[in-house]
Amino acid sequence: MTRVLHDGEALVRNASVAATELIREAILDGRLEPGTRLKEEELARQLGISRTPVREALLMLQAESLVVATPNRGAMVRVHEAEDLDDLYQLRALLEGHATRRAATRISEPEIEVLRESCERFDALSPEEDLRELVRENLLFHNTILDVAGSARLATMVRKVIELPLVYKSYIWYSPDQKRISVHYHRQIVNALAMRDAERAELVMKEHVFEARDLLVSHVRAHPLALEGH
Amino acid sequence: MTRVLHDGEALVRNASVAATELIREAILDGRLEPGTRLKEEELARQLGISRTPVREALLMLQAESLVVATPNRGAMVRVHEAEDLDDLYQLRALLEGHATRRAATRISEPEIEVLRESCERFDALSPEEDLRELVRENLLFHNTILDVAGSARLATMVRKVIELPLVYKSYIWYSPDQKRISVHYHRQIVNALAMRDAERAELVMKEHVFEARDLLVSHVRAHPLALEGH
DNA sequence: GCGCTGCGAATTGCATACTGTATGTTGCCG
DNA sequence: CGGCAACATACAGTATGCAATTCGCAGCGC
Repeated sequence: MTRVLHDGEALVRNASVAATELIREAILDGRLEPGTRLKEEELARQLGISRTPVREALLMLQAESLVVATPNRGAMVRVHEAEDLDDLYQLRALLEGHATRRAATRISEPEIEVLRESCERFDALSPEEDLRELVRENLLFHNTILDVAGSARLATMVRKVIELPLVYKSYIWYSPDQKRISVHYHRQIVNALAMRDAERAELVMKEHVFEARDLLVSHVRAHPLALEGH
Repeated sequence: MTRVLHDGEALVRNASVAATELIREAILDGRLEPGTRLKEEELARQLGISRTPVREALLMLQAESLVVATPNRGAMVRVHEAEDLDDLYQLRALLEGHATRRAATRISEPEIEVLRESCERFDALSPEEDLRELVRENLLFHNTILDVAGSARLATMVRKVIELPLVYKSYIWYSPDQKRISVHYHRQIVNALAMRDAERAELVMKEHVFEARDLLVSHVRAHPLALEGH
């Protein structure tokens, strides 16, 4: 039994939310692969807490649909089929496109500047060395737009929808070529926002999302079970 | 302390999900008004179970954003501001419009028939006597379209977004005049779907949702705190 | 009279013990 | 040798007790 969760004094505040965060992280960066069974007692031991907060954490993650559970048989890390992902990205395109459209009519000059700077940093990062940073910077870009869109509900929904596919190895997206393309789209989006061209901002964002989907879906179709844990 | 939940042998299966359903229902039909504090022990007593499954139920409802909780201070039924609701309905219009568009390209003849029948039943109901039935029939109509749209994720999202405002008294929507208008929109939507006119189906659905929003928001603005429990 | 402090009740957070259910295994009978 | 049934085990579901936190209130000093 390999120990995927390091326990300890990370559990300062609230045991259940801390557990939620730790497990979520472990899932998102692949230490807990799709299909892994999540046994309450084992997790509790590893985190140095009792089963109660672990159960609560698993419930939250279930609500986020990062894990699935069947009655009396426990939880496991959710496995996503290609169709699932396709579905998911269509939703994301719809929602994030809409958010971008809203952002275009609300964005301020300083916010535009923030986005431009994000583009520069993104551009400067190297896919080989700074993969994690690349993912982070990308999230920052998208989150900024969500904030500008000014709808809390929309933002949380999109964030949930963005989060899920991060289960999959991020190097899929960021081959040097892909990175260049992403940078390009980010810049085009910022330009459209700067011109307050809502229509076009939405359009480019949607295409950006669709291309991410294409990459991911084709990768999953090519390596269907490379994600299962054996 | 009035007893808003009737306990009993309804709790056959799984205490936590049963509790979730009972509490959700109580919130949705107003037995638990927005702002009510939800004390674990009290709910547990009323449902004849222990605090543990109640806690889990409250967590689920929190994920559905029917209740909000602050650490160490417990949960309460969520209060929605007018802006909140506005926001919510914009999302619903976007999502349900999209679902309707998808439905237009996928719907089969029997499904069209189901929708037409729903319209007839809806038309036949009286707002004064069969308010509950009216709400039910309306949900059936919308849910059918969601099913036809063929995206599980989209469907569950929309259902969550539809559910929330049901907290508010349904008679708002179904004055005799409003009912007539709703019937009209339902019929127009079915017609558009029958003609596989995706554009128009989406359009009408959106307008239908927007009008529901207008009614609700103006009502809430007019009676802002009529919902608080004092 | 006003505010600050400390105590106590109420209630949530967490741990642990017990109960119920599902599944895999063994041994018996056909 | 195969199938079925009783048992054993592992784990999820539930109850309960104790610890920790919050908040109201009283009493005290200023």
